[in-house]
Amino acid sequence: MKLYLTPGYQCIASWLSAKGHHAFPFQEEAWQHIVSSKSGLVNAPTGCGKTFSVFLGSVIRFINQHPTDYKSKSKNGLQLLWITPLRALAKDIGRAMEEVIEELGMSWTVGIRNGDTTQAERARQKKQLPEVLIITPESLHLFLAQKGYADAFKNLQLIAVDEWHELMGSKRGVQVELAISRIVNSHRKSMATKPPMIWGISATIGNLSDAKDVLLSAIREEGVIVKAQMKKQIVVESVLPDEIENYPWAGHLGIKLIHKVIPIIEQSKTTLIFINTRGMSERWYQELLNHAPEFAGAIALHHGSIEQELRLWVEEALHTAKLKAVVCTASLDLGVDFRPVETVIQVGSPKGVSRFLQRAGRSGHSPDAVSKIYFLPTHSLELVEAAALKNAIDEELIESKEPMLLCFDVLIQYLNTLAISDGFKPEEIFAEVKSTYCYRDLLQEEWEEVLKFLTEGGKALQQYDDYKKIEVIDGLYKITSRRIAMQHRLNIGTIVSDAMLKVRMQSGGYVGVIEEYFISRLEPGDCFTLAGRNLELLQIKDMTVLVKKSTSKKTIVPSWNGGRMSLTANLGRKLRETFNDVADAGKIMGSKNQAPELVHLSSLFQLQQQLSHIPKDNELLIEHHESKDGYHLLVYPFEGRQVHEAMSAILAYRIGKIAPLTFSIAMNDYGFELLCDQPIPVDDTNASELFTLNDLTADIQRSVNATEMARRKFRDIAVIGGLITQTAPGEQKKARHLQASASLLFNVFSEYDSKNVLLRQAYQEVFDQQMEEVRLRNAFTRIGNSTIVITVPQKFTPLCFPIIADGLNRNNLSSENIEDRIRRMQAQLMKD
DNA sequence: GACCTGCTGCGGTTTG
Repeated sequence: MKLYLTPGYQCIASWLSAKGHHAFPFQEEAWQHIVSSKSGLVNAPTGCGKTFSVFLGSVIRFINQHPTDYKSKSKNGLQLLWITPLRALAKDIGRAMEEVIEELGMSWTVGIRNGDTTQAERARQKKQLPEVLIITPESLHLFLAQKGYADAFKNLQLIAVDEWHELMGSKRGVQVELAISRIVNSHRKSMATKPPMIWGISATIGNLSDAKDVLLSAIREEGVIVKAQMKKQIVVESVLPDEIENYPWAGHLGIKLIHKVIPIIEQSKTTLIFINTRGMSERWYQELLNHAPEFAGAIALHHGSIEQELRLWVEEALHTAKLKAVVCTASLDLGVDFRPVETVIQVGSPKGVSRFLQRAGRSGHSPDAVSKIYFLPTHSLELVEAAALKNAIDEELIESKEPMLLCFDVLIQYLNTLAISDGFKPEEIFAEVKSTYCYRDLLQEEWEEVLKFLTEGGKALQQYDDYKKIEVIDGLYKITSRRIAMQHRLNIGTIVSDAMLKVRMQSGGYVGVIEEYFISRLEPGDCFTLAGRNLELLQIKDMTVLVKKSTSKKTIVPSWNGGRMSLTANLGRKLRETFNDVADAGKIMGSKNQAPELVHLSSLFQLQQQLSHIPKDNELLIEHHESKDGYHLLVYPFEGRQVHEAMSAILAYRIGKIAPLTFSIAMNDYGFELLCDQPIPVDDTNASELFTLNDLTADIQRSVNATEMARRKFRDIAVIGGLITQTAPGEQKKARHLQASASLLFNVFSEYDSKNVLLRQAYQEVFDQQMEEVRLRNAFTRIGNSTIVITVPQKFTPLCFPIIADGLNRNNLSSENIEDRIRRMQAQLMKD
């Protein structure tokens, strides 16, 4: 085949589609920008060939510039640096690139540099870098920790950042910002040629133009956004329980609808079943096999605690349709472009619009195909969320990603990184660091404090030699100790996780990992489930759990200590609006264009309306309940559990000023509960006062234990900043040990250096991330403009049910007891 | 620092 590269690019496009690659609708626009050396951001739904578009742009540019010798094996040096957040993606991308290169008859080679790269390959790369290098943010920083790193970038044309929407908003994104600032400026200083362009590749997010600005900040260029103006067609179908009356009002597993999932799996070639937690995914896998034994060997399990090798096999087998279905957690959210499936099922709330869309996008994977996703509610009310999601998708109400600001821990790690390779000159690096979006507001005195910390251990730690890492030699900041250098390299990165023990079969082969605290509760002989296998604990040795296969029917499903996804602001808002549609319960029965989910729930809404009230989006509903457990106050802001956590504490504090009461608090994504042994004095006369914006800041400080929260946040900060080392050669520190030393440091800083930047950062992270202070404040403002409706229902209402049920968990009842009790409560309600 | 449903992501070089 003959390829005409300039001026018409159509030939490549048609060649691509002949090869089965989808042409990105606006790829020519992207190519033209790249050819003319502009930087920017490419955005389109998944499966539109964004990756190819950027890659080909750089290829075309190269060929245009070297029309006579792009086929010769001259040593071109590194041309394209491809940053991707996932190791697993590197191989697929690399293979596709090689295919294109071969077709074009080019001499380029493609290399991968990450934790999986072998020593031999590293050595080869050291001698000669490939033209294209695919790398993770962490490995890129390790690259900057190598002597003479700047040399490698001297011919670099383009830095591409794949999945930028995933990286931005995390500290990994900050690492990318810093690395770009370094590469671009080292280039600028030493070379006469133009510094490399920067191109981001992003799925749709609410603040796309911010995403571009964050990425391009260090090169001080406006840049362009190349956006495919196309709407991906998405069909959402809820899996409806036959009789809503008999479907649980509370719960998280949703296994009761398993009989409706089996035909969906049977009817499609490949299916992904997204489950919210690792523990529940293990149970779903088991139950699927119990209900449909013929699935044995045709379905598999995939989550973050399962051994890598096993996971890779599962991904491959799904890709080649050897497997019919995979039960997974967020572990299969990414890695989209090259491994589509036919059907996607989401079990339980996806907590946000974009996560739901992303998962839907794994099916029907081409620009014009329809993506279909089934939504399976784990309790009745979750069907409202399904209706809300549909509306949100129609309106393209996609969440924004907020870029992180002034992460001093990442900055300290980065400066140590530079200090172990070539060393750095503060004046030069300060300007560079300030050119990034993250550190643009960095103050001179903060910078100096950081430098002081690096060289002297700062105010609080100056007695300890361990914290004097950097020496100043002729104005050059450098780490000369090989021990410190090695330790630092081992700890580069911003992902801090709990100590996990590896689980290994007695007969050989690893199964996965399990948390220290979980396994410490088990005795040898106990049985648990991991990766879908029943295992008997034999012994624990050297951070490894030795197990053998068990035939025991009674096993414990581990619970891992994961993050707590909160409902996003967008989905919360949509949820409140959806209640508008049903606020007049009579409307539901009559209306034909009502969402099927809402029609299905009509009996539940009628009950809610009859017993209490259905809140509209300009109302806040408060319910008083009385039970043998005491007096319950239920509030429904629909703001997600994190906001509710702070809001409930503030409310408890404010009520406490009226009467000295103590509460026990429970919450979910829809609302929260204050439980008390005495009547709770909240009524029409004081309700709006209790939700006032006045004195909010002070009341937050008085009610929320920010110090305790900051202490926990500080652990990660201390690890990232290198104050505590997680991994020393041949040793993994125990989680408890880590927590203890972090806590100690927190105390030292609080006492001797209370204005310390890392300490301040810990509090800032609590306010920004944990309490979501901006959102909390917005919620108080919204409530201030709403009508507060207070009801005193005679019985528990459908809305209060899941929250009170979660509250029961608090009180040390065994899970069996709770299930029985909920069933009894619900049966009682339905009877009369 | 715990368990109350609770995700994902990464990771050694230099010099002898």
